[in-house]
Amino acid sequence: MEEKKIKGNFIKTIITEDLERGKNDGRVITRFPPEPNGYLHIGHAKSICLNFGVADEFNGRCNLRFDDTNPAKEDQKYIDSIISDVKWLGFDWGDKIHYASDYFENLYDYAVELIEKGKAYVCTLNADQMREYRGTLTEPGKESPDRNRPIAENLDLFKRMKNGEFEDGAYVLRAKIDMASPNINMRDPVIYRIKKMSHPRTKDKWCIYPMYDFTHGLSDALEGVTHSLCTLEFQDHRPLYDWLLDEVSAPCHPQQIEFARMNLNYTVMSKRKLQKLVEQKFVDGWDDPRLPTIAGIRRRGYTPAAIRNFCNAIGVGKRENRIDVGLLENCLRDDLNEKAPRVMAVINPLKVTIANWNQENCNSEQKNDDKSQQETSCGSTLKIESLEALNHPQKPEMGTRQILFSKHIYIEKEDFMENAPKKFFRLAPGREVRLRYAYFITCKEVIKDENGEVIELICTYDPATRGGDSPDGRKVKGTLHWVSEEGSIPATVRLYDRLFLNEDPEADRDDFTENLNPDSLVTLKGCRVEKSLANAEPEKVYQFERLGYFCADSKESTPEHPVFNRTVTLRDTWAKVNKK
RNA sequence: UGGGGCGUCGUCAAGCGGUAAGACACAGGAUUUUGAUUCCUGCAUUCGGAGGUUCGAAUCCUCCCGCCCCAGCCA
Repeated sequence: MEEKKIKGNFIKTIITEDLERGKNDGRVITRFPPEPNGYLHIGHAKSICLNFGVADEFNGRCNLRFDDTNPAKEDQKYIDSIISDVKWLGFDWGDKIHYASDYFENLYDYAVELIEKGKAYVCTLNADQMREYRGTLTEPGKESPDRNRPIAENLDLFKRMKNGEFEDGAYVLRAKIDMASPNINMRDPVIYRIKKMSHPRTKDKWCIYPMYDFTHGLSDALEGVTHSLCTLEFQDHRPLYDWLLDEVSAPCHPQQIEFARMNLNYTVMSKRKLQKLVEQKFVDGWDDPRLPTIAGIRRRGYTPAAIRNFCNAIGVGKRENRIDVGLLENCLRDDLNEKAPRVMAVINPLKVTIANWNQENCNSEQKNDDKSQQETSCGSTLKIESLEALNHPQKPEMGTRQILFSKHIYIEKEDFMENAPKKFFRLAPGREVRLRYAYFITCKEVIKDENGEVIELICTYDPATRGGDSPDGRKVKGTLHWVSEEGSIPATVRLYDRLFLNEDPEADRDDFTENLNPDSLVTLKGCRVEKSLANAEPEKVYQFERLGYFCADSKESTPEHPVFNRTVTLRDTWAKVNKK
């Protein structure tokens, strides 16, 4: 992969030390273990990049494993979308996708083993009673009346739970640890519950399902995982993770290491909040380009490489953090600046008529220019000239393309100002600017409508500046992008901005949706884009020169009605200076 | 007020007893047919606070302060 080496972090330090001590015979196996109950977001990308990245760097392996132990919440559609997202990010998990449900049989056997050792028992306490017996943060819990049920009875009951003899909630299997533990996770945690429910993969085979704590560590062990990386909130579960692995005849004892999850400013990351935005239609589905979901940022035009570089740039630690989206955008621009072909588009068109562009020019210019001779149409009406433009000024190998110039063109409304300050390097009455790859033009006349709004500019061009260079060495401060009537097609452009007004969407309000940015999506209908963009491939990002990076929308763009999403703007120091 | 974590530049983050990396942001300047890119330059005498150990501490010890997580038959 093209990105730089992953920089040092505490996890790599641990692994390096393990390797030096000869632990795990030099193997490094990690896993990415999503529960298929939602869509992946950029926070997951951090975990994915970490797990796959570390495995890759130490010549190990990373398993993609679905933690599918709760059929009440899980669904095949999530499995499918997660697979597609991880693949899109560019990671490879070999030939096998793992599922915790593949281990249900082994897990059941481990549970029986625990019961036989007197380390687990079937409990009849219901949920409310269980809560009561658990105690509080400061007081120890009470032992369940079933805690000392004879082993044989536990074995029998557990088997009957499995056989479907009892209703949901009638019994649970609990590990027998310590009801007085200061760590609540060790107060005889439930490890199996009855759920008479069909599972996306095992269908109706099981009516008891193992809990996360019981499943996770043992699945890790079954896969030979050496380093089990998870987020901070599982730190309190580690003693249970270790206890289980020690009490049961597991093939190995993986090491759980916790790291801080990523938070991004101006957005939300929790499943619950994302779901609210989607369900209450604040956004248009899980792949809305404003969302931090993988599907969303992909549709927005983000590239896998940009996300990988970003995940590498933010590092891995154990502190709470809120990363500046600016860093993400910067990683994106870095990647896009390299790869995106340049093109011209005018999103707020202002008509410009070139007064001295006429039939006569046609004859005089044709003599000494092959291209214009071939492609110029000197029909009965007006001349259309074809000019050469670079697809990437810094990368000649990306080639050139022809763009059409004619009497009627469009420039950006923003690029004209009637009473312009000296620092405004663009068009104003009497001022001369360069039209990129075309000619120098001078503004001669401003036409307004009845409301006083500028609707058209009459300019003259200098034929000697063809291509944008002036033979007399005359300088011009501004270069504008443009598009001609004949060389462009209409398009819709959607301008996306941050979803929230506050860095922390939670701030100041009871309901985070009150902090939503009302201008997070601005749809522009009357835009004009270079003709070549009619068949732009969805998700392929172009730089619209001087505006930003854009890609055709994968869902709504058609050759008849192109729709472009703004991926990210260009850095704009003028806008910044102008604001001051 | 039980337990588990965390506190180094505006935001991330290296550092692991030898005298504060890097990235983004920010501020200047150069080049530029994108006010883009690129390129220079600057940006923590100080590591949550106070003591202590040491020739020497962000790194070791003590106390204090602040923030996060845990009482699902969720993961």
